[in-house]
Amino acid sequence: MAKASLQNGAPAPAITQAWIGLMRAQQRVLAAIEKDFKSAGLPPLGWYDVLWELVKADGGRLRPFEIEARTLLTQYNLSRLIDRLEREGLVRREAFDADGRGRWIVVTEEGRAVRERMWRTYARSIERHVGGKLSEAEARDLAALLSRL
Amino acid sequence: MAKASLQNGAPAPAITQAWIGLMRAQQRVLAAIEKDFKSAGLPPLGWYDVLWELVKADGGRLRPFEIEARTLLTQYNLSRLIDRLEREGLVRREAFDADGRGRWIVVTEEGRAVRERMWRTYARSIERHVGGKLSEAEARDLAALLSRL
DNA sequence: TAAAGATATATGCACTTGCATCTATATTGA
DNA sequence: TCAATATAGATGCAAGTGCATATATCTTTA
Repeated sequence: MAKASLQNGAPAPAITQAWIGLMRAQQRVLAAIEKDFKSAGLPPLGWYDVLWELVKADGGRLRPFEIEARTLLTQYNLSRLIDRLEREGLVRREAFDADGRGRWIVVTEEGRAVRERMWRTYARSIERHVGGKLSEAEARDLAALLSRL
Repeated sequence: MAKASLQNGAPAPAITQAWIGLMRAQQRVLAAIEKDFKSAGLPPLGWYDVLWELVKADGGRLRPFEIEARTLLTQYNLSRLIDRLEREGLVRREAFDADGRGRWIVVTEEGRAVRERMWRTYARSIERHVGGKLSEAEARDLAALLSRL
């Protein structure tokens, strides 16, 4: 099922094209979505991901390293993103008693509200830039192929 | 063939999952590839794209706005990327006589050599992180779906 | 149980990016 | 033909990122 390469170690053209396509499609759609966020006066997409993980989580809170694992953010970038979210009052840092090194990151009510507001824009945006171009069946195929990577 | 949405304007779950999958797959694979470049002591991937466009182009040169269109780089980021490439001797800025506002960006011999060196790593990397996970047929399907976006 | 090592998070610094705007040159239209 | 407008590319500044390392705390092991 897998493993498609030419003798010399160079990838088969179809493989390279899939990779280039992946880069370009992601860049295009992401840029379009970020633009929609900006037009709506909303913060960047990265904020959404963190808020959403927190809202989904039990008690509306997670440890930084848990957010890290769920979002693919790097440790230091997440630390600073949390700084910004905290400055805007969307999350709070709280002590984690069971381990003095740890902290809880807790979404505030305002954080929940902002996430909902962001989702309204985000949903329309996904709908326009992805839903408008693929059928549901195609989207399922695409997701399945992407999950292999 | 296209247009999959629920009544309320929210995207169908398959659409959202395709989008999330696109983000994550791209981030993962890109991070893996950049890491390979770094391990090999090579400059970041963005350099490759510009050098490759120049090498492919007639006479090994293009105008900045042409590179911009081919790579999805923003105008100001490209301008500075060219600064860096020029500082390393990989490209040269030359006058464009037909329009005093314009410039030619020309790859140097060293630029060509560096691109080839980068390609050796890049090819192995694509092979490992994409080719190793998809058959050629799957890669073709994936590329076809991505091109719709 | 103290020293060595590991883990969770934060941070200084250099580099990159985004935004807004600048400069220089070209094109248009009165 | 000149003023107004448009286009190509560069750049100052603020914000974000990556790297290396710091700090605090926990775990292991001799």
